[in-house]
Amino acid sequence: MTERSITADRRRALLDAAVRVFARRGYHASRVGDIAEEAGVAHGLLYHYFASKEEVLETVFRETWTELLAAVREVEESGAAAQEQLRQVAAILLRSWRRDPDLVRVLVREVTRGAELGRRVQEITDAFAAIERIVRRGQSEGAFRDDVDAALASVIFYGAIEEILTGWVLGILPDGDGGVARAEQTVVAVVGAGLTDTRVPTGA
Amino acid sequence: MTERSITADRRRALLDAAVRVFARRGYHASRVGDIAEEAGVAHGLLYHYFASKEEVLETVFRETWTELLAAVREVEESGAAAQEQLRQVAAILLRSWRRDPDLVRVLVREVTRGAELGRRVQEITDAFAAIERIVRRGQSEGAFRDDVDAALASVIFYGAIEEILTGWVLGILPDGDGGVARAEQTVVAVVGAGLTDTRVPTGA
Amino acid sequence: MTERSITADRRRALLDAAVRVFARRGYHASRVGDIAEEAGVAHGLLYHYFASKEEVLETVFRETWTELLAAVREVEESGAAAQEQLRQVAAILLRSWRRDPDLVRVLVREVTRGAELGRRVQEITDAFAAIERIVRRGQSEGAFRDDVDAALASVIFYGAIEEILTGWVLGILPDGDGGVARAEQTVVAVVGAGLTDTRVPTGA
Amino acid sequence: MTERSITADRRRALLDAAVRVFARRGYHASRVGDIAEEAGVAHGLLYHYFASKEEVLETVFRETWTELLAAVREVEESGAAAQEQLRQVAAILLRSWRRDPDLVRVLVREVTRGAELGRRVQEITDAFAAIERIVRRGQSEGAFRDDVDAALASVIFYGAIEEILTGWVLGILPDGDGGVARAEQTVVAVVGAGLTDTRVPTGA
DNA sequence: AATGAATGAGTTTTCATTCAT
DNA sequence: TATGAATGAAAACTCATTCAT
Repeated sequence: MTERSITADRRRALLDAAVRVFARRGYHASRVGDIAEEAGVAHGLLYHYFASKEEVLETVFRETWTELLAAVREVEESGAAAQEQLRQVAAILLRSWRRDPDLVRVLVREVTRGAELGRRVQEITDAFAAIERIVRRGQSEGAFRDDVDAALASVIFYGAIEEILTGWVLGILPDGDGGVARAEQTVVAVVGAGLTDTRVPTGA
Repeated sequence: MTERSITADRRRALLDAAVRVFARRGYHASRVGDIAEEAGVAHGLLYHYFASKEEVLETVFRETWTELLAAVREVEESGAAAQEQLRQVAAILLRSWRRDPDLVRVLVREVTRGAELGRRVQEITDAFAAIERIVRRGQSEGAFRDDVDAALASVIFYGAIEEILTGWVLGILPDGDGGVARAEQTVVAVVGAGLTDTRVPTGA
Repeated sequence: MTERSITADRRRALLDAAVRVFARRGYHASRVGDIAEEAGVAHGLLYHYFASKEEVLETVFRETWTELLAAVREVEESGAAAQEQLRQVAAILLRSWRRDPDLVRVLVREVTRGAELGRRVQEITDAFAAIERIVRRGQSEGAFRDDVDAALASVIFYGAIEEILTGWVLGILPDGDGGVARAEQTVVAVVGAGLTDTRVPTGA
Repeated sequence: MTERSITADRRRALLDAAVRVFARRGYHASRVGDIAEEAGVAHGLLYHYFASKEEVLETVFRETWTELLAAVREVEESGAAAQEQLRQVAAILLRSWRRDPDLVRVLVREVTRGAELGRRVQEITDAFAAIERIVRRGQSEGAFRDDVDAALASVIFYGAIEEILTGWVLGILPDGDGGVARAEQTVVAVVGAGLTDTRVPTGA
């Protein structure tokens, strides 16, 4: 058990160190040696746990995304109103900034917008799909206007959130407690309201 | 003059080649030699026109954004309604996809690097500011609700557009003529409507 | 005793595994881990029995040559005619191919590494010396012409045999039962006859 | 022309340096940097002329064998008696030792690798074939006994020569002028005589 | 302007060997 | 004995950049 947890520790230490180093210098400028040094181990050890520097980044991405997706799915199955579900999804994504800024820094800078994308499309697509399903349900329940394409709407919603995260990463948007809360409200207010079917009261 | 235009041609050829090569392999994986080969010149020549490979990318960014910015400014000064101006800005940005997919590919994939360059590409920041001004004017004119932060709203608006472009780059969103037109309408419909002050009719 | 034989087994297993692995990938491309895996033990264990990877190869060489040399010496002391002794030496060396192709593969492919070390030269020199003594005896007994240098003759004889083995290793010479038998006959026929003093019948 | 010859010089300098370095430390122990240093150039330059360290060795092999092969072919077409042709082939191969000991050192020590390269260095195989043809012609003309396999005979002949070269490389065979001359005579005396059809006079 | 030979800093990765358990 | 996590030396190779021509 001790051995196993030491192993787990090392791997975890390497992953955490990688996030910090990637956040600080960017993936490409980060050397494997930097990660190892940050983790306090010899660089060779990294290759015990990961096949390459690339795989380290991929692992960070996959593990994080898996978690986020699980949370989003939970929201999806919560039975709440579509509008409320979108709010919760926004909260999950936006609050991750305060929880682990370095991780968001890496995600935003290297993964989502990163050049080596391509393969990771699947995970992103999954997130879009979940949001899309929420939108679609909102439409079928009459809460959302059905004259907008749900797929496009989910892309817009997600893009808005990602750009806010990017704003925080770049330091061009206030990210204090109030800033995060306001961002959350604003995304829902703007995109949510934009999706809301307002023709009903007028048509009545 | 002939010489000057030959010079201009070479520079332009290198820049165009760089866009194609960056689009194909990404900035980091692209070698200076690849760009030169694509342009049909010796790689040493690249250093007559640019100080470094990095400067080539920076130039692509700057030139593109300068152009986009000019177009956005024109819209801003057109005197049209804020809502209509946003529609036009969305049109400018989204239609660039059909005009030059490789360029958009590079812009979208390497934004992070553009971010690294930070304000070196002042033009990007300027474009943001222009959008924000439009939103702000819309608010002061009573067309847009003023309970949302204009800076946040512009980030949301821009993020929505960028994510749609990303969707096209990744091939997960339809990008035919119809696709582009619908994307344009949808962004304005959702974000525009979301920004619209709907309390007026109710309040009346 | 049980422990001792288990030890012997492990050591032997490692040695045998090394021969297979070296034969497959060559000494340099073979990793210590490959050998251990082939032997079914942890790679650390190899260092209980051998000081280094190099020593493993050396041991394979030494053990094999010790055995071959003993066989050659036995022939040497058999009292048979020189010509017949050469035939038997050829048989010993050539038949080793069918007995253990992997071993011959390693011996043939890595001999030159012996040169790098210089130490292994001794064993080869010993083999040459034995053959040389047989030739010399043949000469003094009048069976072999004495106008050829015995040392050179032994090198020629051995070189012929080694090249045949090489031919089999490379797959450019037939190595079925018949092939081996024919090779044996041919070496003796050619080199043996070449050494034979044919002046006697003419001189008579 | 100047440029071309400078280029040629650099390439040649690298190749010559490689032979010296490989001869001194062996292929594997030689670092690319050693070769470059020996040639007096930066190591990066080696990669302008060769794709890899391996290709350098391959080139040494190929160029040498191309030359040797040409010489052997000339002998083959000389019209001389088969026996005499073998003598000349032996002379060509054995005299290369005095001409360029380092080159022979490399050729002999790294044969294995040459073998690994297998048919990539087609020239080696071709040289073998040439010897075989000489033997076969000797047989059809009645000069050589036809009860030995020509392919085997050529292997034996070549093996004898290679082992003599090895003897010189290892320093266990005298390699003065006299040594080389005697080696030449002895190979022909032994293998040549061994191939000679001596049954004719008896059969008469 | 144009070329491409030449440079050399820089980095990932491999893998033999060690050693705590 | 036996394991395999941990170490770190070592080296090939890349490629942006320079510069003589």
